[in-house]
Amino acid sequence: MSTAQGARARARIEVTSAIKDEARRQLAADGAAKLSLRAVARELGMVSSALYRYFPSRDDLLTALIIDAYDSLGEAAETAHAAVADVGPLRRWVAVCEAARGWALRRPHEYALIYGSPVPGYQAPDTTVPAASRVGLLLMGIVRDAHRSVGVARTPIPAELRPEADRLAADLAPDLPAEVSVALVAAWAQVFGLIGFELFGQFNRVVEDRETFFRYSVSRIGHGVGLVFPGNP
Amino acid sequence: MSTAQGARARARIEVTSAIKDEARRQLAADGAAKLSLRAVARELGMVSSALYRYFPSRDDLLTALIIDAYDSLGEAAETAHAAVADVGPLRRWVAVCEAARGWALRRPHEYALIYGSPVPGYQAPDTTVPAASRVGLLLMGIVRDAHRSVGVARTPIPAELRPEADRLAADLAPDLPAEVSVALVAAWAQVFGLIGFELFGQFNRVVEDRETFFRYSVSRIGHGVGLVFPGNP
DNA sequence: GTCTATAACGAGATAGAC
DNA sequence: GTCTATCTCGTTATAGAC
Repeated sequence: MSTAQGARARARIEVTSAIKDEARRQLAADGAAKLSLRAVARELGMVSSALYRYFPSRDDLLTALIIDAYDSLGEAAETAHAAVADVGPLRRWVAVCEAARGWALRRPHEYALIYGSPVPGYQAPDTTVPAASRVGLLLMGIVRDAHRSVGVARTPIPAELRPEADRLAADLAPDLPAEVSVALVAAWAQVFGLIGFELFGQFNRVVEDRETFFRYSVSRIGHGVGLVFPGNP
Repeated sequence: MSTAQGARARARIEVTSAIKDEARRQLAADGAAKLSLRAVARELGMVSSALYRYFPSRDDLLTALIIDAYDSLGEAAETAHAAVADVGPLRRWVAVCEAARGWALRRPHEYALIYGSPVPGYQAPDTTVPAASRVGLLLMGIVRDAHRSVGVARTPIPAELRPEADRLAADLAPDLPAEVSVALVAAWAQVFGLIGFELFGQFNRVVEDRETFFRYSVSRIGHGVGLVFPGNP
C-alpha cells in the first residue's frame, strides 16, 4: 500500500515535470503569451483534459514555471555565493551578480518570464513571492554581513524619502540603517537593469565585452551600496 | 493634380496612423506577440489584404510601432530637458530620467515593446537605431556639458576593461575620457532597470512611494556618472 | 481515490474557394 | 472583397480503467 502510493506519487512527479519541461520548450519557441495547454498535451501524447489533473488551469502552469525559474535563479546565486563564502563582501556581491547574469544568459526565456514584460492577462499570485525574493535576500545578507563586520558607508537620504525609507527598512532589514535598505533595493533593480539590457538587445552595437563591462558595473553598484569602506577589500 | 496628390497623401497618412492607433490598442490588450494584421483590419472595417498597402508585413507594422515609441519617449525626454535648460547637470539628469519614467507609466505597453522581452520571432531592423538612441544621446549631452563646464568626477577603470572602454568611448564620445562613457552606459541601463522594475511589478510589496524613490535613486546614479563635483549643484 | 479519454461549448483564428 | 469550412484555444461534464 505504501509502495503503491509511492509509485503513484513518483509517477505524478514525473508527469508533472514532463509537462513543465515541454511547457518550457514552448516558452522558448513562442513566448509565454502563446503557451497553450493543448499544445503541451499534444506533444506529450496526452489529451488536454488530462493536464487538468496536474495544473488546474493554464495560469497555474505559468505560475509553476515562474516559481521554478525564480528558484533556479536563486539556487544558482546561492551556490555561487557559497563558493566564495570566505572573501570580502564586495567580491561576494560581484560573484552573486555574475551568477545571476550567467543564469540569465543560459535561460533567456525564463529570465524574460520573470523579469521581462508581464504576460497579458496573467496576474502572478502571492505564491511566487518567496521564490522571487531569494536573490534579493541573498544580496541583503551580504550587505548585512558587511555592516556587522566592517560597517558600510552610508549616504544620507533626503527628508522627502525618510518616510518611505523607514517603511521599507522596517520590512526588509529592521536591524540595519534605513539608508542601507534603500541603497540595496535600488542596487538590486540596477543590477537587473544591466542584465536585461544585455539580454534584450539594448547593448547591441554599444557594449561588446559584456562580461567585463558587467563585472565592473556591478562592482561600482556594490560600492554604491556601501560595501567598500576605506580600507576594506 | 497637385491637390489630388496632396489629398491622396493626406489620406494615406491618416489611414496609416489609424492602423497604428488600432495596433497600439491591441498591443495594450493582448501583447505584441499576438498582434495580428487581420484583427487590426477587422477593427477598422478593412479587409486584411488592404493593410498590406500600408505595411508590407506584420513585422513592418511592429517596427513602425517600435520607432514611434522610441520617438515618443525621446521627445518627452527632450521636452523635459529643454524646460530645465538653465539648471545644473544633475538636476537636468534627474529631470530627463523622471520624464522617461513618466512616459513609461503613461504608456506601459509601448515601454514593454521597446524595453521589455523581445517579441518571439521578431528581429528589430537597423532602422530602429536612431530613434532608440535619442534618450541615450540626450543623457550623453548632459554629461558632456558637465564635463566642459565644471568637469566630471572620474573613477579609474580596471585594466581588463581598458580595451572595451576605449572602443566604446570612440563610438559614443571620442571627446570625453573613456571612463565617462563607460559610466554613462552603465547608468543608462541602471535607470531603465529602475523603471522596468517598477513597471513590471518587481517593486510590488517592496517600494511604495515610487516617485520619491526613483528621484533619489537616479540622482545617486547621476552622482555615479560624476555629474556632481565637489561644489557643483 | 486517481487517472485518462471522449465529447462538447463558445470563442477566435485561418485558408481557400468564390 | 466576401463567405465558409476548418482549424485552434481553455475549459468543463461525463464515463470508465486502474
